[in-house]
Amino acid sequence: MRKNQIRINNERRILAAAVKIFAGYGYQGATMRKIAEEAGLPKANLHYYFQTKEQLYRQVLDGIFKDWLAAANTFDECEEPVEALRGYIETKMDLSRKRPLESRIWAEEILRDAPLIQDQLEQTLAAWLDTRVKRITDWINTGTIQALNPRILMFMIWAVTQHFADFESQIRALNQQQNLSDEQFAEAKTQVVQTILKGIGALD
Amino acid sequence: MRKNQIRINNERRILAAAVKIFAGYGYQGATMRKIAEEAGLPKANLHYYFQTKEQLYRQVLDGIFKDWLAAANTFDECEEPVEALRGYIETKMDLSRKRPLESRIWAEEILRDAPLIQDQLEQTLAAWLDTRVKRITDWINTGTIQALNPRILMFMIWAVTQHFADFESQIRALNQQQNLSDEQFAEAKTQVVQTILKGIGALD
DNA sequence: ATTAATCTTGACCGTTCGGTCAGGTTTATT
DNA sequence: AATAAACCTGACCGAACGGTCAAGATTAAT
Repeated sequence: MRKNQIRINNERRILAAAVKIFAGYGYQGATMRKIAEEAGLPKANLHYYFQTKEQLYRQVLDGIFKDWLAAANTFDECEEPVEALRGYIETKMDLSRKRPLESRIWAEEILRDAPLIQDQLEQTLAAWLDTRVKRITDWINTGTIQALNPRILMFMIWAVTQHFADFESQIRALNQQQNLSDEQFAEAKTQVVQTILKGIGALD
Repeated sequence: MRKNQIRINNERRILAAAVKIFAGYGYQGATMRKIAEEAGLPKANLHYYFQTKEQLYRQVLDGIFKDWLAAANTFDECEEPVEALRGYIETKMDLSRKRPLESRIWAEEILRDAPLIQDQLEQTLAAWLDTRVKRITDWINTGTIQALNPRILMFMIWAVTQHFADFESQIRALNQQQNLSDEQFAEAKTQVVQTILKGIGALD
């Protein structure tokens, strides 16, 4: 039962517009009118493809969650902690650089107590985290990195990498009203990797 | 021209209610009705003390900014990098633990591009950061810590410490639906301090 | 005790919100 | 060519929003 091309196109246009507007105004601040205007469609047309604002928002969140998990798989590609963590941190930094809107929508949802994604957090994300915690625990047991709480390490990585997307406007205000240049961002990426890896005793 | 006691009391009650509601629902999601209900006052009474929702919100932000800067002065109390940074990180962690609502309001304001506090960021906060960058640069020049970009170090500290307030609901979902206990939070505090200090070459 | 200033409040207003719907248009199927 | 299915949209709806206001109640000043 494949979808019509018209439906595919319009759903994509609406979702792209919704990401922009939800990221820029938050769930409550975003209006179906703004999203319709951004998408170049009449408001009633949005309700033809997505019955309610909440359903549209849920689909946006679903897409973000899939990206999140996909990027997260970088973690598994390497055996050694240095390369596994470096790859994961760099992937998360790149995601913050290239898709800051999605990161902000996610952050706002968590800020508002995650009313719509709590199930996914408690199940899918918790399971994902558990398996990575086990890998980090192995590294600790073999003495490759120093003893620490793996969960707190992951929270730190998430916090730092997503900060560059979520707090972009603050960083800009503290950088002569200029967004970080590619060079500045590359420097940040390197420093974040170095500080965390060295901080857990995986370097030097 | 001192204020009447009635005014003092009611303004405090309204501001306390506003912090709760703005933190829980965001600026757009918060309504004067909800704040009035939380404060136990008729809505019209709020408008007697604060003409508009935006003015009330501005006063909430002003209070948060003052706390932010006050905590930040911990940074200056010690000469050596280890104790200065340890004190600052611990103070910021304590602030996230004790006043998470304020941190969330701040985070949401930044997420929404800081429409109301851009001036404060560009002036007061930028100036505060500049002087601390100079101190860190001195430490680097005397070889007390390794060479790095001081601004990025500060961003990392802010990101990690505020994460424990802003992403509390995510941390809870990944901790068997329980907020971090005092013991768990103390462990996180220690690990954050250790990882960052070691990561910049100030320990070991 | 009287007056002035401050405080309180239910009722109300214009605007905007998410959402609906009838009826027309376009596209796909036979 | 005819029918059905899918798509489109201006006009409209009730609800909730921020904010106003006039009239009464309370407190402070004299």
